[in-house]
Amino acid sequence: MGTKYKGTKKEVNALNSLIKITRAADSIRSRVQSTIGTTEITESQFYVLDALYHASPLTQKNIGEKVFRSGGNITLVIDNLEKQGYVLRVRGKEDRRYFNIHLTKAGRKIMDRLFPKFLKAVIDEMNRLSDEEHKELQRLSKKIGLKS
Amino acid sequence: MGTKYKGTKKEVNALNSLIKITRAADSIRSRVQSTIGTTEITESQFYVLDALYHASPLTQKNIGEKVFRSGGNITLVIDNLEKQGYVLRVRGKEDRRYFNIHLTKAGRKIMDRLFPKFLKAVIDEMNRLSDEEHKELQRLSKKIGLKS
DNA sequence: TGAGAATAGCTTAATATTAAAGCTTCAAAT
DNA sequence: ATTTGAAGCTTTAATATTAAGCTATTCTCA
Repeated sequence: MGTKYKGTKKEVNALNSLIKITRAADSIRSRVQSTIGTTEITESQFYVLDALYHASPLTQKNIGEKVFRSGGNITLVIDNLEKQGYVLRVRGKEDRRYFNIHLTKAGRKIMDRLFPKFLKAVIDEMNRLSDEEHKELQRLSKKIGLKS
Repeated sequence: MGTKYKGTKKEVNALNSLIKITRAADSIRSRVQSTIGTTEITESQFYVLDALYHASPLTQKNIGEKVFRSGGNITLVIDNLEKQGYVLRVRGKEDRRYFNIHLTKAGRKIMDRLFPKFLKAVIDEMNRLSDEEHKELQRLSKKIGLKS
């Protein structure tokens, strides 16, 4: 693993750090996903339901900000979740531009089943780090993640 | 930023580290992409060309392993790159199951133009870390990225 | 040598993803 | 009150992405 690019230390460090953090995030996500091991909902749908599971209702705009996806994408994912009966669109009373997206009973039920699996899988993946290492990883992630 | 989940320190640490590393990787990728600012090729296409730029030819399987994408996906991305004239499929002489994917002159030319932009953008993003911090970030990424 | 397993790549069906353009609703300003 | 602009959501067109099943080729080994 790591870039084959031959350059200065600064260049090689930048490329390697980016590659490694990207691959770490990708491989954990993929292993967590396969541990949950369900074909009932997709990964995108899970993360939207997860947002609603911890705070419902939310507007589609809210959800998009939480899961870092475009508005058009959220429209589609909510469409698919609504078809399956996991969420409900309720038009805002005060401001009719909004939809308030509510988790239905079925939505809560599937998350009651899937979230503990998800949490366990994440812990199993991240348990390799000590408290100190978690703190440092979060600090470094924040440092590079911030807008210039 | 960070999870709203109320749990043990272990649980909160695991979720927060995963969220933060994922968002850091996502936001850097997205800022780098917008800095390159081209509509000539997509991000996926760029990463495939990048692999070939530093080692050509490669088989589709090789490329898939480098960019962590499925075989079916590589087939499509190579199709689109081939249509644009940036790569060429050459059937293997010894083993006719393979395609050797070659970067064309046009492919090399566009990467000669885009790669320096990409490199500069990545350095600008990652420059915030000291050499020590790079080393630590890479160590931690590797630690959590490894298969159990 | 011939059958069966393994490997590389392709196809299909479904969802995801974005940017850009469009629609509706609300707010602000004159 | 009317216009103007902004905000939230939808639609469209294009590419991406995966899993699963498919074909062609090569390898294994009895």
